Amino acid sequence: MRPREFDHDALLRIAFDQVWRKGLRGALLSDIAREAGVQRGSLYNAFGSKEALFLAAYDRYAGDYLGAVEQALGGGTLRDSLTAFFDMTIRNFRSGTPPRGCPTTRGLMELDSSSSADAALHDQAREAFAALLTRIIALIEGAFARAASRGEFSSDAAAAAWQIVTVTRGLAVLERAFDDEAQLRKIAAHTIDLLLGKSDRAA
Amino acid sequence: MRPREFDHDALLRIAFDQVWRKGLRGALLSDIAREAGVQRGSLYNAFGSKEALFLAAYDRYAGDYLGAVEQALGGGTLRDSLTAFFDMTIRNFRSGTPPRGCPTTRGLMELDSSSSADAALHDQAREAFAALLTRIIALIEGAFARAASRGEFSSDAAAAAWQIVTVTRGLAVLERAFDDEAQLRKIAAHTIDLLLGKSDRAA
DNA sequence: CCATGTTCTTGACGTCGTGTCAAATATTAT
DNA sequence: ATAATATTTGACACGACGTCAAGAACATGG
Repeated sequence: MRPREFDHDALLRIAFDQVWRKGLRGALLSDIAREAGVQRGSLYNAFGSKEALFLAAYDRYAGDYLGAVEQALGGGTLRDSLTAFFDMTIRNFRSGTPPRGCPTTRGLMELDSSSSADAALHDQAREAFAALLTRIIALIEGAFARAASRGEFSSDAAAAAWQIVTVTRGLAVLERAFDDEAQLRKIAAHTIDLLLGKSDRAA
Repeated sequence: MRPREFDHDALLRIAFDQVWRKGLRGALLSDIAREAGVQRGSLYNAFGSKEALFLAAYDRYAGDYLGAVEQALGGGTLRDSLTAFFDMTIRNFRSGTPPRGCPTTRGLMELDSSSSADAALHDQAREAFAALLTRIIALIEGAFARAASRGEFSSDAAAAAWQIVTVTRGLAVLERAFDDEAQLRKIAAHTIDLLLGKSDRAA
């Protein structure tokens, strides 16, 4: 039983950072190995394949992101929660220089069954992306439901949650197209107004 | 002056079909060349690079898609126009077996500056994607403006147009995540309701 | 009708990243 | 100490991209 010579968790961070900045195609195993001070072969021994490594790295990120969503949705009025959620999400898209965009959205769009050697791993990756979205929807729906019980909201909480997550995915795409953060924030504010009504907006 | 031995337009169709089904990474120049009955070298002679070929193929598609948008938004009430627009868009995402998704959205998310050898071409591709979205927004905004002049709509036409395009991009992402066309249609209907009000819905 | 020049096509080559494997190495357990 | 087991290493084959010189096909001018 020879022990690993590299920090498993640090490697996942290095790998995800590369994927976030350069995409699945652009992230090179040779770069990751060099940055981590190991040989490529060790990565195959530890993870089995490039995709499996990236999947493990993504799971790590997904947990962090979900925690940030929970925190953003945590307190205050429904409008405050949604504003904080959009704010956090847009800040996440725009982090880094140049902005790295949304890893979940990019990962989803880069998926294609034909290019993946292992079909099971391909499905597992899609599950991981979908699972994060599903959990986010559940959290948002919960925020709407709580607000409804306080009399702050009276429409379909599930429909509202889907609407919001759809818009965040759209924002992730527009971010790549236009590189205009003010426009993203305008759209987010407009979405909130549509769902909650413009009338009860804070002064 | 030796003439080309292949049909330029047919080649673009073949290339775009490959990209649409397999993505930018998955689309192989060797497959395209074989399908078109030419050698890879001829493609480089005609287009200069893989990206330039795909860009030309995309421009062809963008024109077709924009025409379909114009037609969908053409007649009837604003609600009819928007319904037709979402319907056409979702049908486009779901065409093919398996569904091919949205090429514009996928193309945008696959863009990354570090992996492209030629920075000018990279920017040109982003411009092409952004230009299509901008034109679609203008068309939708026009539909809202016309409806406003008929008294069918009284809010901010530009904000409404951005909202709709953002949602369509979000739908393109959710399509990849969940493979659930009914859910996509629900979200689209909900978006229309939010913008136009649920009250004046057709019986 | 033939020669010339220009463009297109062909096939081979170098490069890069991936994935695999056998040999070497470093621990743990007996 | 020795055997057993897991990890690391470096070399290898493969596939796709991009380049290039040489050959092929056509238009033009004589």
